[in-house]
Amino acid sequence: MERSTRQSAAIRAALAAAARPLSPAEVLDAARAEVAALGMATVYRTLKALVDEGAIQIVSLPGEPPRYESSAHGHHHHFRCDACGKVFDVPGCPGDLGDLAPPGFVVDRHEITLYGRCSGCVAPRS
Amino acid sequence: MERSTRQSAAIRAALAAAARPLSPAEVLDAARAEVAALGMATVYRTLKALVDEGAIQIVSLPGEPPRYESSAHGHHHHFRCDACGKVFDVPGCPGDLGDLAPPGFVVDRHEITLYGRCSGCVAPRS
DNA sequence: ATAGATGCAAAGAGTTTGCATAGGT
DNA sequence: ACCTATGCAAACTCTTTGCATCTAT
Repeated sequence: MERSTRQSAAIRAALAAAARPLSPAEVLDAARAEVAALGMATVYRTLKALVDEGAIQIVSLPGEPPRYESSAHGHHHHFRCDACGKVFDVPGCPGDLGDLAPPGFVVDRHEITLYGRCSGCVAPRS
Repeated sequence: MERSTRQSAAIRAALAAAARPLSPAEVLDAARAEVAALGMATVYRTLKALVDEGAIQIVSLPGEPPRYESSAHGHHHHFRCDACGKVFDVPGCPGDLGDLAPPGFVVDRHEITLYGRCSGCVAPRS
């Protein structure tokens, strides 16, 4: 059975509140605001449980630690700034991409990551 | 200076020959066909050097080890089979996705990963 | 009261680094 | 001959697991 503990509530809250995917370390930091004695192991265990039940998703980018985000944020994609390294949520979606796949392949879902420079880094940091 | 050694040649060859991204362990295996005494450290060092010089790219998918592939394969995307876990190259590309990003963001490049079932796993493995 | 969740610390897996040696130039 | 890349093994980092304790039910 699932038990509702302050720890897992804090972790869920941290992810739900974030507007961008969080790394395990960031989740730990954020959740410690509510539960000071929170341990890393609990973060990992809870994240794994949340992934299994589909409440959150893993976002993984080359050369970076995995990040987690709430599935409740809906279908969206990500943008990584090559200058500052931050990862942002991108609202749009080009739609069904099933026809890209080779014949015989069935596409259930897709992930798009854009790379470039975010508004902050594009601007002539005046 | 760059020195041409059998080891790095074997690693480059393994990546160039592969029709799909390889994990470090797979690269090691493949390259050992040519250089039996090849060490893991050399694989990592060479992969890093190749990434730095832009010859290969990292492909990273959630919950899986990083994979590397030759940049020479041209622009394409990836398909991961949820059934067998293999990652395939996908030739097509929907084109420029710059308009997906929020205003002020500059998109240089994009990555698309499709998820579903590959032809082998879709077919009633008759 | 019971059983699952937690926290600490140790164990694992994957990756990186130090240093003596082999091998390319 | 010189000097870089290699190979081995130790060091690191990130993640998972064991176990006694705590706590929600």
